[in-house]
Amino acid sequence: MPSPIAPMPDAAAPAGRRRLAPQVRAAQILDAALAEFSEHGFAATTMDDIARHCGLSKGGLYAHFASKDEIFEALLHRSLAPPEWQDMPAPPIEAGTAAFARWLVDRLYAGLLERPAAVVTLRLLAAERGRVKDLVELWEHNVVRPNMAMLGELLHAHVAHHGLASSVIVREPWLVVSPVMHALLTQMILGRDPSVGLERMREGHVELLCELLDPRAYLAQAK
Amino acid sequence: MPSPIAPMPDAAAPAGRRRLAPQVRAAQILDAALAEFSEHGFAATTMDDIARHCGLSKGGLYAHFASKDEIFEALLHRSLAPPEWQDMPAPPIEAGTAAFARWLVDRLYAGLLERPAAVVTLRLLAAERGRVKDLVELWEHNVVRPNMAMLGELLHAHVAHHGLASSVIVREPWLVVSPVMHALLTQMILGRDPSVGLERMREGHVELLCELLDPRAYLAQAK
Amino acid sequence: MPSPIAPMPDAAAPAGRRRLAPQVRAAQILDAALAEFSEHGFAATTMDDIARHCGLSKGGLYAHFASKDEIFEALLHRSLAPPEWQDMPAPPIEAGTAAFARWLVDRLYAGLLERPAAVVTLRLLAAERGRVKDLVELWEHNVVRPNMAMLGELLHAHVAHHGLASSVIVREPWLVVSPVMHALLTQMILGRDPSVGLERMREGHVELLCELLDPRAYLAQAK
Amino acid sequence: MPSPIAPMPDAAAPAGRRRLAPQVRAAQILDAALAEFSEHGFAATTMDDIARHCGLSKGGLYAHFASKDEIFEALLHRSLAPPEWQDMPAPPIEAGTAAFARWLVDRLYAGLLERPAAVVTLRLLAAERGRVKDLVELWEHNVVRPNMAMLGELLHAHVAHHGLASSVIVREPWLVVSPVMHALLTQMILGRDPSVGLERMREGHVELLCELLDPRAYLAQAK
DNA sequence: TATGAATGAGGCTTCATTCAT
DNA sequence: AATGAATGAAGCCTCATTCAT
Repeated sequence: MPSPIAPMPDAAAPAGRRRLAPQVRAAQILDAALAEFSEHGFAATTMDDIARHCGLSKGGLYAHFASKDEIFEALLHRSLAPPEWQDMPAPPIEAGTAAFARWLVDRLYAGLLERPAAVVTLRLLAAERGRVKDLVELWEHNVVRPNMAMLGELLHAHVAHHGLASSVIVREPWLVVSPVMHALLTQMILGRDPSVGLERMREGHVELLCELLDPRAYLAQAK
Repeated sequence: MPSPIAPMPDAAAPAGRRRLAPQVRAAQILDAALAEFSEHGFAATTMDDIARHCGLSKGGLYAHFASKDEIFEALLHRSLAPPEWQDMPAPPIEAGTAAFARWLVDRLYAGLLERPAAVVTLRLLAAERGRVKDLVELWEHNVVRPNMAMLGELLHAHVAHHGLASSVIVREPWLVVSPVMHALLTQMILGRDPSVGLERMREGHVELLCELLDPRAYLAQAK
Repeated sequence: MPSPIAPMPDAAAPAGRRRLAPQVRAAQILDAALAEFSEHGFAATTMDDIARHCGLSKGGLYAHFASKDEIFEALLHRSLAPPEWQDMPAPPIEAGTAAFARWLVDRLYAGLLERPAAVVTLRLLAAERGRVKDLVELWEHNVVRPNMAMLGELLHAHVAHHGLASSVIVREPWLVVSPVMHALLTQMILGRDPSVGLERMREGHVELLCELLDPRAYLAQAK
Repeated sequence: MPSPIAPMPDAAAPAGRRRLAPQVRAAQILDAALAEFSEHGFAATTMDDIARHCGLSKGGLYAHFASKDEIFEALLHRSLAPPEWQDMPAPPIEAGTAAFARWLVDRLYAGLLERPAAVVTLRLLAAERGRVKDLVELWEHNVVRPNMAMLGELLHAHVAHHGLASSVIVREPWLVVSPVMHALLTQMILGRDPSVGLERMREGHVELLCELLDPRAYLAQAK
């Protein structure tokens, strides 16, 4: 009988061997599935691939998931969980436009481009859209739209607080995200960073926001 | 009992029947393959699906393509052929910034969002990237980059011709394309137009370019 | 309606059912393959034939062999293993020529003609030579030639021990084997014993050797 | 309308091109079929292989043979036609045993080993025995046995004419053929001459016959 | 829980044969 | 006579899933 104190899941076990705690095993399986699905796609990934990837036998998977489809759905449920937009640094509302723009871009990069699972999951969603239409709609409605609305509010607050002219990006905050989406799409298709270079894209992105949020400052400096 | 009148050979047979010219048949097969691949993905599409879709027997496909992979490659070769950036209306260099911006956005939408094959092909590229890495690299190098360079020149010409302040988008013309990429990615994943609506995205995109290319005019109007 | 008495687990199941030890199953498969290949040839034998022959499903074969070709090679490896020339009765070096000749012929018949697998394997080798050239060369070098050399030594020992005139068959021991090869070839092509009859061929073979090894005795007796 | 004088079939046409005389084409097809069948076996040879080998298209074959099986049967009918044992040099009945033995061996080699089609046909017979049992039986009865009987008569005549002791090979003339069968079998399986070398086998064969037909002379010489 | 032999459905590909040209 | 696109029936092999161990 195990101690009432949960035994530490021992996340750093040398290699997943026999009889791990079910949650640990399940997580390992999902990790393996994400890697394999994103490498070969859902249909071209075999249960053996996944099993081998996490040091299990084919049959062993069925002790944790009832089918390949179930693995896929569990995987997306985990990957599409709303990001922790909360535990990010507070928006520097007092700071200048440049700092605000950089903060915004940093948030977007941290949440979308610097998490490898993000590109991989997006590729999966694109490839297997037919298989998970409902889940995607749910995600769009519960995660994507609220985040976009929140972004709009942030922009509005900044503009109002600093008495700036209201740019189109305040009404259409998705425009703020577009450059990151562009980078994501490129990575999805090229499988590598865009030729321009992520760092340069990031700087361009910041500059873009500055020009849009405070064109007067930009014109003054450009003189 | 057949009519004594010999039945007319039925010159207008309902569908392409036996013994079409090879190029015609091959094109039909690629059309069918594009439709099926984009609906189910490469691995989940069967040769039977493709054959049925173009009114051929499964084995008949092999008179034109040696394998499913070969169909896939031929399909991408055809889909990734450089677009006819040439036969588009000439850029209205004399016109104002608004007309120029609209012209740009129209071009991008016509070339990328309003051709159904474009979204479908991009989704295929993302899903089956591993299968066609080389082809994708070639396309990026021979088609994507030159187009981006050309876009940069157009922007530079406009700014120079009208004596405008040089925005970041002149140096980083990919920023001009980002909103379209954003829409593309959304379509790839949602399988439908973004919630915002394509028309509104288009207008926002035009406004964005106007603000960036001629901030003075924007500020004057916003006053 | 099942008997209330639990049906005995039927320890003597009619045929090897589920989950045999891999080596046992593999041997069964090779047995089945030998029978089927020799009946129809390699190309005309289907995996279903083999599977049915050993009470397995088609797919089950692939748990033990990766392909039809691999079954074929494993089969030949097993069939071409060097025979146990060792555990045969010792050569009667003291006995007379007649006994020696009969002993030789018995050995050859036992090793080549009275093992059904031998004819079958030879026919396979002839039919599918292109598929297994290397294996055949190895076999010729490692099995056939050493045996022929050993045969030469036996003949030499007999002749020397009994002070007989040295026949050409001492220098060319393959001549001793020729009648058996003749019978083998006939069986390979006719699929049955030669018209002359194996028993008569055997006796003729013994007589031939006697005439050659001890012509003096033969002449004396023939007088 | 062709001249009543048969146009010379032009056996040395550069390459079988369109519209040859049917018999010429048919012969070409059989030649091609023999080569391909013997290289890959019946089942593994495709109609395309045969067609390509004789410069025809797949469909073209069907203008001359109704099916693959029909080609196979026509091929064997041609290959198993009785050899021209007649037009060989007359047996040197007056000559000595050595000359007679050499003559015999020469006949056997000329008829069986030095005709490449012979080995090839035998291999086909062994491989596809099930397909042509009846034909093989007919051949054995009408060609093989009569030849063996004739061989027996030749041996008897020689022995009687020279007053030699009657060896077992007079009663069992198939023993005379065995060394050649041995060589044939080796070639069928190795696809090349035996390691011993055909020339040496031939000389051994001659010596063997001399020892058997005239042991007295052999003993005298060996003294 | 875990293993891996076994199943059975289904996919890709081949190929003898047909037939419009 | 000849061509080659087309058909349709197999055949090899894969793989999700089951189950005895």
